Parts: sequence; structure tokens; C-alpha cells
Amino acid sequence: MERDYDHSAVEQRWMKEWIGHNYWSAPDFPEGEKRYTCTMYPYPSGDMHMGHVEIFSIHDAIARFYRMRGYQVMNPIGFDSFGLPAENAAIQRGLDPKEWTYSNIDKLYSSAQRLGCSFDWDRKIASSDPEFYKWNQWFFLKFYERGLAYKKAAPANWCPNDKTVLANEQVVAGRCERCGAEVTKRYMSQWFFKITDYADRLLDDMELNEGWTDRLKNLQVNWIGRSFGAEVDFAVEGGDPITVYTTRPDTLWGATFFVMAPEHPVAEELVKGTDNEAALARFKEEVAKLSEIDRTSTERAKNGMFLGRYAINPVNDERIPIWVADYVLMDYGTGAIMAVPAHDARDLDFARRYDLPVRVAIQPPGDQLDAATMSEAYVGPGKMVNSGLFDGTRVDESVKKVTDWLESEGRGKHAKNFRLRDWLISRQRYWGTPIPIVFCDDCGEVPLPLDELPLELPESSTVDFNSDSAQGESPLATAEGWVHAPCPKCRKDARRETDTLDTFVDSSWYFHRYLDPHNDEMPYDRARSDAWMPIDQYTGGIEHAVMHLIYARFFQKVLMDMGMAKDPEPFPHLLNQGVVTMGGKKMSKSLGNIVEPQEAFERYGADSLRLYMLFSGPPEANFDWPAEGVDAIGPVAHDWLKRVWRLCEENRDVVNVGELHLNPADDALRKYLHRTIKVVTVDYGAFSFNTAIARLHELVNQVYRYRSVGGGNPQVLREVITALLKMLAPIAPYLAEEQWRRLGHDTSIHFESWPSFDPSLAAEDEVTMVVQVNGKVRDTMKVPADITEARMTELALASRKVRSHLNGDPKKIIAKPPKLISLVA
RNA sequence: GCGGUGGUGGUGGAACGGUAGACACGCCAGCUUGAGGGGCUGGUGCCCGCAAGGGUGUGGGGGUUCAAAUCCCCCCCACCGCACCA
Repeated sequence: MERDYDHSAVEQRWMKEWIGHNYWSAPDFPEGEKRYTCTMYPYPSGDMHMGHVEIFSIHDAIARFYRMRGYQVMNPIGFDSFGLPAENAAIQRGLDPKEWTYSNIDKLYSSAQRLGCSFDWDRKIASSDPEFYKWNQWFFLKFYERGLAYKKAAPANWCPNDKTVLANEQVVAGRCERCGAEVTKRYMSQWFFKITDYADRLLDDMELNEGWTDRLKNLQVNWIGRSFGAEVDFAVEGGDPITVYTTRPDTLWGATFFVMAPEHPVAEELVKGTDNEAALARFKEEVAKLSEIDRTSTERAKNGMFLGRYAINPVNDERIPIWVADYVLMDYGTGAIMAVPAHDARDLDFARRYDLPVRVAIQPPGDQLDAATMSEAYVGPGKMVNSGLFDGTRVDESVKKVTDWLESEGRGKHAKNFRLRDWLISRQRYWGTPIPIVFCDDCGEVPLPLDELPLELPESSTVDFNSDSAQGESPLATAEGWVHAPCPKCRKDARRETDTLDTFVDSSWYFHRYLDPHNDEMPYDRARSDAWMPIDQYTGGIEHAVMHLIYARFFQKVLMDMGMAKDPEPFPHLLNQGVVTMGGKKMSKSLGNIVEPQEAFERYGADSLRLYMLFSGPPEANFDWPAEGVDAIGPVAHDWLKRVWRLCEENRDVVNVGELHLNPADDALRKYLHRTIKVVTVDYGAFSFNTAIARLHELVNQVYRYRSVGGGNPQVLREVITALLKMLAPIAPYLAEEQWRRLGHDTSIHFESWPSFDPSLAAEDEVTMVVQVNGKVRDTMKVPADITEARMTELALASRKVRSHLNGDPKKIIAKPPKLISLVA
């Protein structure tokens, strides 16, 4: 038998065994306590890189730990295989998106297997399989039936580079989240999912996600952006009333003008036939010329135009001028505001620029604002002034009081608003799920019947990817043979919808499909889903905070309403692993700083790579790939695995020698082992793999020390090595398996139970007591763990080192047995 | 501007308010004919000292406490999210 650590031989042997017998297959219905571990299914952009290695190493250690802890584990994997890069490969290199995608999937599967991932390979899914996307279409039609899918003409975010519209969530600082191109607004007719209907539930159920970090919850709460306030009706002289939304109805008495978004349809009506009609048209043109980034920049001076018309403030019948201004947005609230310059920074900016009046409606405690000179809007606490019967009302109760009053007077009502917009789901792309809708001249928009699903994509050879789609048409529109279809209602020739679905639709429910991946009657069987859902531990990147993680939560709630799920939240426990960077920059194809694991596999092996990644820091921390690259794995991880290997090889030989005769060194090593099991188990439970590994380092160091001073009890050594291998198994599964079998076992270590510790052995019977004088450590001594306060004091006062820092007796003694006693001089 | 996270040796990182720097890399020393990125043992925050020992130290400044990397206040820096959302 090979005595040296030959990682390649070991890995090849067990990889074949594990995959050949699908060791990690999970039953459809768990017996006993279950753990559904799921990692966000990756996009197959090429071969595996260190970002995948990081998340897979973390995720796999978790799944393996749970298995050994006695849970039945569901640990599936699949691919988010629709999307733009496949199509770009088609455009730039003439490749078939399907071939490109599936060859990448093959590479990634084989790399994941090499890495030793314990996935259930019988549950693989790929969202670009018709067997999968059929159900995307099915869900689309169900949502459509429920009024949750609708088509609407609206200004949409258009990426001129990717030539498709984007959801709000995919626009970052005015740029395309994927390619970085500046996004423009384009008026288009697009499909939406009505996620705003679920905004309250998305917020209110957040507390169920107990395993989410506050950081992530905050991101979602801010994104949804619920605000409470009032809608107030303003009469218009010679026109219909206009409603405004405000969070500060208590400042109504400070409203000195009225502003509408330039695009507001009423603005046009108000100037029709007046001298201002042409001016408004010019102003709108000016605003339209601005990019979204400029338009929404808080730095820019606000531009506006007086319409020559007046509104009536409902609380005091005052006549205030109506303006349009570029700082008021059409798609939030009602697109019109009352302007209270004294108490709103934007309104004050605008008022000063156009010399509009300012009136104070709230006075801060112990201070007097001067409307004429104030340079900052006041938004703090205080009391209402200039506000008729509300004068003197405190700000903390004024909003409610004023709104109640408005409601009773019929001039307004309580209202709330969200920052969240409906989810724009159509994309002008080929490589996605076709939207199952047909447009008929006679019948209009007609959904495909369910029994006509899947509506498959046409072969890419029939599609012209380089057609000028700048007008916003999907390449699918060029597949003439595909576009024409009989109307499901009247059978006359009609045209198919040529947009495809946002790939975030696929990822909103794929974790249910894993639980019933071959079902061709339904997306999944509810009983099977119920048996494993919710996901007990989800892992994936924080970059999905306001995309995937909001969409999937929305979907889950709709599934519940459809009677297809029992849990309001799909993943109450989520671990966001850190980002793998190189030189501080995220690894990406475009930056050319991708590091693939093949070289590491060959030189050091999968176990070393996994160990290296997990030891580098906590899972949530970012990891900067070192400049020396793969070389770093050698000293940090591979040398230690060799050390473990030698320990096993050199101490395996002697087997049972009958009764245990333990000398003090044997006892000490056993105690060390049991303490280690105790703390390592806690560390694993908290996914603190780096500290768990450190404890295993120490254990191995202890064994070597024990051997170097002549220790060699074969039973003790076997006990230690057995436990060590089990504790190492989730991190270095190949080495653990190999050495386990060499110990003479004919079943896998990965189905063994986690080592338990004997509490009496794990207990410390001697500890280091620290003696402080005035908070500074002056002496330490070994004492029994059950030492009394009196004895501690006695020992402390007997110390020469302590005495030399103490004049006479201490004024005060604080004893925290057994580890610390603090004396105050 | 608003919200959040973080700042610890040469490096990655440890530390329920209780010995700061576990563990590891690197470096130094000793041992080992071991020579295809080795192995074993010990040392290693900084300053003074041969040593015993003493001082100092977790971005900066205050505070609470017998005791602060940890809690509170102010400031600086870095990163992330949102950003005319009325």
C-alpha cells in the first residue's frame, strides 16, 4: 500500500466510488429530522473558478457536517442556464447558445465532482431544459389568470449594449448591472409581475427570516421602501382637483407652492390654449434630454417652470402657484407634491432658486426659525405654528392628528407608498423562456392553453442574432417560422410574443423542482415539496440581496396563495459567503483575473484547496486570492494534510492490546481530544470552519508531542485518529475516507456519526488563574478548576509579584472563579 | 445626504466585558544525508534589559468599569447599499 500521500490516487479512487453509487442521493420523503441545504444554482459561464470553489467548499462542509450529525440531508445542484452570455457567444463567435451552455455545464459538473461536492447527482436540473422552462410558462399563465402578470406600456430601463429592458433591480446607479452601460429610458410595452401587491407581506414576513443578517434585511427593507403618510386633495382653480402624497401632512400650513412632474398628464391640460403651452413642451424636451443619472442627481440644480395656474391649499384655502419641476418624479406617489420649503430640503432649494415664498410651520424647541434667512430645511422635532387650530401640536403626534382630521373633513386620507416597483419580466433576448402568449388581430392578447406547453425555442440556426434589434425587438422576431402561430381562440394566423422571461423567474422556484425533478404533470408535487421545504440552510452571494432574494420570496408567497406551498418564507437561514477577489477586484471574465482550480487540483488536490479556502477566514469574509497564487496552498494546507497523513500511517499498526493501561500522558491526550471534540462541534455548528481547523491543528500538534516524549498507547492513538478523521471529513473528504478505510472499515466515513465527547473527560480540572492588580495582569498560576474564592484570594495575596504592586491590603477584591481574581490597590 | 459594515503583528486571521495576537503563513535558531516545492523541535507584537523583569500596545480622542479590541460619545479612514421616493 502507498505510504506517501498521493492525493491524485486517493481522489480518483473515492470520486469514482461516491459518484458510481450516488452516495449522496436523498429520498423523496425524509425519514427522521431533515436538513435541506441548497446553494444558489450557478450560471454556467465557463469552467469552475475560485468563486465557485469558495462557495462549494463552504456549502459542502455544511452538508457533510449535517449528515454526520444524523440529519437526513437533501443537497441538490443544478444550473441557472438561460441568460445573456450564451447569447453573446452566439453573436460574437457564431456559437449555438445551447451547445455553449451545455458544454459549460458538463465542465462545471465534472469540476464540482472533482472538488468532492456531495450533491445528489440524480436531481440535477438546468433551467434551459424544456422540461424545466415548461413550468416557467405554466407559472406565467397561472400568474396571468390571477391578474399578477400584465402587459403595460411604460418608460422602461433600456440597456443599449445588451439591447434589452432591465428590471429596476438590475439597474445600479443608472447603469446596467451586468455590463455597466448607461441605462436609458425607453417607452415600451412590457410584461410585469405584480410584486407590489405583495410589498407589505414581503416586509412583514421579514421577521420569519431569523437566520438572515441585519445587513441583508436592511437592504431589502430599504429596497421595498415603505413609507406612511397621507394623500391630500388640492382643488385647482378652473380645473379638476389633484391628489398629492406626503409623509408630512402636518406641514400643510407651510405649503407655499405646488409641483408636478413634467410628464404629469394634467400639466399639459392646465396649459392647453395658454401662452405656456409651448413653453411646457420645450421644458419637457429639455428634461427628456437628461440622462436618468443626471435627472436624479441630488447635486444638480433643480429646474422648473410656472404653469400660470393656481391650486387651493385645502387646510387654509390659500391660493398657491402650480409649477412643474424635474425633481418631482412621475412614478412615485401621485407624481405631484405640495412644496413646503421650510421643512423639505429639495423644496427649499427650489424655492430659493426661483424666489418662492417660505413659511415656517414647525418651530424647534427653544429656537426660532426665520423663513427669510433659513438656509436649511428644518425636519427635527418641535411644535406646529401658523397652523390654525393645530398650533402647539407636537411633531411626534402631529402626522396622525392632522391626517385623522383631513379624513374626517373629506380632504384627504391615510396612505402609504412603496419604493418597490412591479417586476419587469420581459427581455428582448433569445436564450430564455418564451412567453406563452399569442397576439391575434381579432382576439387580442391570448394565453396559450396549458396543454400546448412547453412552447419550445426555435433552433438558433433559424434566428438572426445580428439583426438590428435597436428598436427593441427580440431576435426571436426573426424566426419567421416560429413567430407565426394559430390563435388559440379563433385559429386564425397570429403572432407569438417574441420577448422571453427574465431568468430570475427560473430561479424563483427552482428549489421546489429539485424535490421532484422529473415530474411531467406539474412543476412539482406538493407533498414532496412540503416534505423538504423550507430550505434549512441556503448559501449564496450577497449580490442577490434585492434581486433573486426578493423575487423568490414573492414567488413563494404566490405559491402559498395558489395552494402549492406551506411556508411563507423559502429560506429562513441564509449564509452569504464572501467574494473571492484578486488584487481587490472581483474575479470576472472581463477583467481577466479568473483563477481556475485545475492547477491546484493537480498540484495539491481538492482536499488541500478546500482546506485552504476554509482556513483563510470566516465564510462571510471576502477572500483576496494571493499574488503567489496556487503556491500558497502548499505550506498552508497541503503540508498539514501530509502531516495528518503521516500521523495516520505511522500510528495505525498496532491494533487491540486488550485492557487499557493509561499513564498520565495517555490521560492527558485523551482529555485534550475530548475537549477538542467539544469545541470543534460548536465551531462547526456556527460554520466557523477556520477556528475548527485551528483546533484540529492543535490536536495534531498534541499527538506529535505525545509521540515525541515517548507516548504510544495504540488504543489511545486509534481513538484520537478516529475522531480526528471524522472531524476532518467535511473539509477534506477524500483523505478522511482513504485513511478511514485503511483503518480497516469497509463502509464510508461519511455515513459515520459525528464523534461525541465524554463530558467528564472534556471538563477541565486544572485552569490558569490570572491575578490582576488595578486591572493589570501581575501573576498567573495553575489552580484546580473547583477552587473557592477564599482559596483564590489566599493564593493571590501570597504571590510576591502581586504583593510588589500592592501597598498593604487591597481595598477591594473581585473574584471570578476559577480563572480570574482582580485586586484594587 | 440617509442606512449599514469594518479598521487588531510583516501577512491571513483568533479573542462569552476577564492573560490581546489562538491557529497558520513568513522569519530566526537547533536537529534530521532528507534532497523534485521536505520532516521534527523551539522562538517570534513593539521598546528597554544578558536575564529576571518592566513599560507599551487593537485607526485617533474622551468616557463608563476593579477590568474595554469588545459598551457609550465625538472624530478620521475604508468599503457596501440607497439616493431629488416628497
